[in-house]
Amino acid sequence: MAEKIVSSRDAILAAALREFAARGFAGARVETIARAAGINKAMLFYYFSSKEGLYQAVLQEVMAEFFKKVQGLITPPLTPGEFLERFPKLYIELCASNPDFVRLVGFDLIQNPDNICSVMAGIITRMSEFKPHPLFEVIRRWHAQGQISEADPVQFMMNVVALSIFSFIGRPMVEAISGMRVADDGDFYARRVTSVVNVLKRGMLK
Amino acid sequence: MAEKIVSSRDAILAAALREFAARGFAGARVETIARAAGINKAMLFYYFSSKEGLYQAVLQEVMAEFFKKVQGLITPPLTPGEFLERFPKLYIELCASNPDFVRLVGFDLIQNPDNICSVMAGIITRMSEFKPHPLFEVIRRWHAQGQISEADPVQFMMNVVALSIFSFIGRPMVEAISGMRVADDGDFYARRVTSVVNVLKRGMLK
Amino acid sequence: MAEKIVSSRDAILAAALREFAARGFAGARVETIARAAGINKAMLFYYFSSKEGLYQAVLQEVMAEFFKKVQGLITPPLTPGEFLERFPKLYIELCASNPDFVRLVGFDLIQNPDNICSVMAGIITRMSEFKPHPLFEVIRRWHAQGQISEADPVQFMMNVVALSIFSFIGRPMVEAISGMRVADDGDFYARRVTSVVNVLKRGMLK
Amino acid sequence: MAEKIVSSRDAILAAALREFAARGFAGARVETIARAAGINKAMLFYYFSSKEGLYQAVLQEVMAEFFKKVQGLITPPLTPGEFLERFPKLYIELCASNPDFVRLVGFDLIQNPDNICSVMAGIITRMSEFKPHPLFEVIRRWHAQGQISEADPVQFMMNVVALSIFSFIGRPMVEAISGMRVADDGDFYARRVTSVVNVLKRGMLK
DNA sequence: TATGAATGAGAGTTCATTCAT
DNA sequence: TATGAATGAACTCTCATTCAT
Repeated sequence: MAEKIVSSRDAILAAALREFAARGFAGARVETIARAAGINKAMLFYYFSSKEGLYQAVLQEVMAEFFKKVQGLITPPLTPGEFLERFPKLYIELCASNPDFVRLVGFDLIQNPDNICSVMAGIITRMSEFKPHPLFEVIRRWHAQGQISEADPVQFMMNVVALSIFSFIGRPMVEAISGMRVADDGDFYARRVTSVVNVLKRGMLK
Repeated sequence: MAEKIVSSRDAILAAALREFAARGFAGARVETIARAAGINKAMLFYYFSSKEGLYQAVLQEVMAEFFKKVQGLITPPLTPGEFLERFPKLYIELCASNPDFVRLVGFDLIQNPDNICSVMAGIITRMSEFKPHPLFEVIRRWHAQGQISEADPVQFMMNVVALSIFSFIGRPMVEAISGMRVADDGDFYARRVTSVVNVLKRGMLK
Repeated sequence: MAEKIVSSRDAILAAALREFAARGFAGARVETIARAAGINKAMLFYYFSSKEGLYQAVLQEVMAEFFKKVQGLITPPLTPGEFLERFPKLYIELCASNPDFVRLVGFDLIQNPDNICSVMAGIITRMSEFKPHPLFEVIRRWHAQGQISEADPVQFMMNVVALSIFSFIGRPMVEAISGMRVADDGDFYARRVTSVVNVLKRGMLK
Repeated sequence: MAEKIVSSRDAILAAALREFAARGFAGARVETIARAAGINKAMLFYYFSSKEGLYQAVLQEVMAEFFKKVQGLITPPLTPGEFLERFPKLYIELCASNPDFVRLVGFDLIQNPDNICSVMAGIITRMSEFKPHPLFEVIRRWHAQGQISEADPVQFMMNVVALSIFSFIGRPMVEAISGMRVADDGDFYARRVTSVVNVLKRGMLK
């Protein structure tokens, strides 16, 4: 029919992402996913064979899409200054527009880091353009050339990612401490980008 | 009895923290908690009346203890330089020695931020010495006096907390990207403290 | 098509026999049968309209073939000695080369004897040459003429069939009791025939 | 309460035997067993942890009881004549009064002989008085002393057991062939014992 | 304060069967 | 004659919670 744009399979994946992101793996209900996808519960098992299988499929899909978006960033030769400007911006905007992605990955990161690690590793291996080592090599070179102060690429990236991602998970915490509500609108994220870029550039560039 | 060092109640709380931290609220099993605490499942309901009640009790206890440890930091008059040195150190060390705490709070932050917010707010209100506003007032003053570059105390704290906490949740992610395993031993956390303090001081102090 | 040697229908029947014999009616899976037959599940219903229908078709086919093979035995005028020699031999050899048949019938015999009875009765009625009564009449005559000691033809046949068929179902039991494995090869069945024929002739002939 | 004679556990076992014997493992319904036992479905899993576990427990119990009853037979020093008289009688009477036992074991014998074998072997090992080898040793001695004609104790026992047990499983088959209904009452079994003992003694004693 | 037994509601999963093509 | 997708009913199993003692 004309109004059925997406396949059942895709509808299930979309509904599952929402449910898993909202309640975690254990808290998610297969029944709820099926209803939200507008299909019979059994179809879900027909396509994904188990709740766990569906979960992994969602994770896979969502991570692959994410990496596809991030990969362009690192390909061209960059100065560390450019990198520290573009990465947080992209990262924060990506997360801001995909809250379900952030939550899903957050859950998994806490609960079974090994799993998400291997999923990511798998995706990275499959993306020939995005080899992990190049990036870390580049960072090392930056340091060797005296462009950045941090010698260890792992610490370097941790600083970058931490500042970029924290707003999405830790915001409530800072809200509680400060006693003030912070709207998670575009405005907030714009200010967040500014602050992060500023700290990173002043803090890590030589 | 004399040979029973911890009360059943405390044993339950301890076991519950482990279980909730490991599997989240929905994934945790009351049965497992009871067995780990060495008591009968019914006792758990006798003391805490429901799984939810037990969960809140654990959260309460664990957060209160955490804040008690953090509060000392801010009481004395500090320079921003001192603050940016001491806070990440304490924070990272605290988290490193209480992984269950980090995971529990992480879960809750993702799943129902409102809940953990109100728990934290409650604790803070009860701790007369640790009023949130003082800290934020202090930060504002630091900026007014030209000591730090970040005008917004929320952004300021987000930067601090983000860099401090990320190692615990995001580490696997950076591992996957970099393709290198990072041991989470004392050594690693020492290096992490150094890097974070360095970035924060260079990035935010004027 | 030319390359398709067996019709779908026959492929289904063959696969179904294997599956029903291996797992019984309730344990058999329509899906498994279809896959084994190399056809789509829906085809199975197209041909046999239900799992039950397929089961009955298999039973029918398999029993009909069996009786066809047995019937020759009784047609010619026989002495009881000849009968007691030939019947067990044929029976045991038939069962040894059709293990699925034995299991299928065994299941049905235990679970709904009425069903298999009526199937057999139906087949027998349709085979004009193999009227049951003749055989029983013959046995009665043997007794009347003082050739066999057993007066009741039912008991007579029970003894014959029991000794012939038991090896196939009860063998594991005797193995367990005796603690020794008995290979179910041609050799074993040859020895079994000898023993059975011996017992029957000595035990029932006058 | 006074009217509750049996424990839930025993009630479940009894109901399960009936259901498994009637429909086989795959056809049996946990729900049905629970209802018949007058307990909640969940209790069944509380005691036996799975349908499979319950099945094995039933098998175990039923087989152990059976062997307990049979074991007395072989302990005293017997002549083969005595053995061939008493064993079929006991065996047939036992089976006649425990039809569920026969069906259950029959199913298992057909479906997974290995399982029932190991169950039986386990029971036999646990019954120090009933070592399998003694019986087979005795049979061998009988032959050595010229008392029986069958040299192979396995064949000997197969003949004995086959004739004893067949009435219970194969009766419908003979009924179908003969076209006559055979009542499975005490009378029938008495006649069956007579016939079997007669065949065995004439057929195997020297 | 403590326990083993019990329960109801629902969870994930399976399966024979049907529909649209 | 053939198929992939779809379905509803039922199935095994789980789990928070309560009861009797």
